[in-house]
Order: sequence, then structure tokens, then C-alpha cells
Amino acid sequence: MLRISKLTDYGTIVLALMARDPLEIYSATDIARRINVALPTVGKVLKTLARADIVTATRGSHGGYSLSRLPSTISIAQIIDAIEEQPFGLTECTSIAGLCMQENHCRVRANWMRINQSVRIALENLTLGDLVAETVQSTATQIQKVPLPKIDAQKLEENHEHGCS
Amino acid sequence: MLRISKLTDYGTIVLALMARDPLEIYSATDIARRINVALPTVGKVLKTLARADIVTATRGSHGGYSLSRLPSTISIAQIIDAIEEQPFGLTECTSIAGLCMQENHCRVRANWMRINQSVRIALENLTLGDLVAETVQSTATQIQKVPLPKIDAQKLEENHEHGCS
DNA sequence: ATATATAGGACAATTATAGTCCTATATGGC
DNA sequence: GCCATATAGGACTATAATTGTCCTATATAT
Repeated sequence: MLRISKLTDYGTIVLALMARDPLEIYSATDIARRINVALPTVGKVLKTLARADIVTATRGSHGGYSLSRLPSTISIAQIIDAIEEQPFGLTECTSIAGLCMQENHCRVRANWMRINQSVRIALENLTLGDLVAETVQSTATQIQKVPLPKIDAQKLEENHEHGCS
Repeated sequence: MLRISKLTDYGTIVLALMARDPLEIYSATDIARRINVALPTVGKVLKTLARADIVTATRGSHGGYSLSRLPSTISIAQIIDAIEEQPFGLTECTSIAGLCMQENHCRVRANWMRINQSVRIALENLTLGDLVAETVQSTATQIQKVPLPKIDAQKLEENHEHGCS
């Protein structure tokens, strides 16, 4: 797949709309109408975002949702973490029986983890502010060829202990 | 999700094994036994990789698969493209009815596309060679904060014409 | 009180993925 | 030529993930 789920995609659209007036309160009904997505679906996204404290809910009439923080302080990684069910990562740390022992497999896994880490860092540095910017600002993130830091042997050990194959 | 499929994961493991002796011929049976994955599954992966000309098949007895090119010239992006069914991208370029007209939605989509592009470039620069390296070499790829190039207005137009919402 | 909101969980339908199997074709050795 | 061994390609099934919806409970303003 290598793809964020539709719900997360909706999440970015919803948040982008809210980012236009970062201090305003938006009801789920309002947002649903404005982005043209069904109310129950938008509601689900907003509830999830509220649980992660990315938006703050106000109940009752005249209630709704508002951004908990300014757009430039909400990272794309946080949004993904909030809505995606499985933990972040291009590859899964699965324990296929007997694979963990194979040096070959283990090495590939370790290098995948580092690739994951790079992508993760990129998405941590990108914010909701960047997402709504006319063009992505100079504070945005790009990937380029540079030396990777030394491998962290301790971290790899930890992965093993947690059943990483 | 934001995750490569298991089949693609197997693909990297298979190729990593083959990369240890880049000129040798490996039968599907042999590979299946050595990486401890069921034969039909390994076969499926290898057939797919052969179609993309990443490995070359030799039929008949004493036949098998061998790498078509040296590990350092096979990019991770190529492997993903070969095995994943859907085109590369963190976000899908879906046409949800009536969303394409909304400036807000369109802007978010455009910026997502650029994020995709960054990740794509990273995976194009990483090779099978890097994946089997003891530690990822200095030729490997990391993501860091740098200015993004100017937006390519022409490309964005093309996306629109192809029904991108 | 009542209308308007969100909270949280349960549910059904759809879709994607994984894995297997079957038949056809090619090659080397006897 | 015949047989064992390999891959080619597609079909098919079972499983899992995802989506989207709905229901009931709770909170708030008028």
C-alpha cells in the first residue's frame, strides 16, 4: 500500500479547513457541509482528533471543534499517528516464525527501520501550516542524499526483545 | 496504512538473499526454503519481479531466477513499483465528487503530492545494495530540512486534467 | 424542557490482501 | 523421445483491514 488511509486524508482536509481560521469553533455539521463529506464520517474523524488533543471539543449547542494549537505546531506525523490505527512505519515489525534468527533477514529489517525513521522525521518536520500554505515554505521538508548516522546498536537490540523478526 | 504490502516485504527479503551472490541462479524452491516462506508465495513474488525485469527467469531443470542487474543499481522504488498494485503515493489522487473545485482541498492535495514526491525520491536513491549493507552506506538517503524547489505549475495542471480531486 | 452538540462504541458492507492451486510451457538429462 | 524439474500466468478462496453508518449517552445554551 504505502498509503495513508482515507480517514487520515479526510483528517488533513478537515484540519486544513479549520486552519483558515485557527481560533474559530466549527461544528461537525458545518465542516461536513463545507468539505462535502458525510456527517458521520467527519464526526468520526473529529472525535479521533479530539482524543489525540489535536482539536478541542465543546459540547452543547453553539459547541463544536477548534484547533488545540496553532497550525504551524501541528505536525503531519501527529495527524497520522492520531488517525491511523497501526503504528507508523513503511514496514511492519512482524515475527514470522524463525526469521529473526537469519542474519540476512535481520539486516534487511534493520535497514528498513532506518528508512522508516527518515520518512518519519520528514513528516514530523512538516506541519499543518505547510499543508495549507500557498506553496510549501522553506521550512518544509525534502529528502536528499546525505550520510546516515551510525546505526544505534542498542535500539536494534530493543527491537529484538520486542519480537521483531 | 502508510505501509508496503507483505508481498513487497517478501520481495526485499528475497532480493536481499539473491544479492549475496548476485550472479548465481536461485530456484524458487531453494529461496522458499532458505527464507522460510511458502513456495507458492515466493513463486508469486519472483514471477512479479521477473515481469518487471528485476530478476531474470531461466526455465527448465537447473533453471531458476537471477538478478537482472547489480544490487547497487536496483532501487527500492523500483521494487515497490514492481510488486505494489497501486501506483506509488502516500495519498491517493481520488476524485471525490465536487471536491476538486474547492481551493482549500486542492491546495492540500497539491502539497501532499509534493510530500509524496520527496519520499519517492528518497526511495529512488536507496538501492538493494544499501538494504543488504552492514550499515547503510554514505550513499544512502536521509530526509532533512531544506528548501523545497518552486512548485511546478505545469505538473499540477496535468494532475487536474487526469481527474485529481 | 428542548434543541443542538459531541462521546463512544458497535455494526455491516465493502474492499484489499494473502496465499494457494491449476494448467501450460520450457529445458536438461537419460 | 520421455521424464523430471522449473517457470508463466491466471483464477480462486479465505482472511483481514477499512469504511462508513448508526445508536445511545452525555453535555450545554436558550
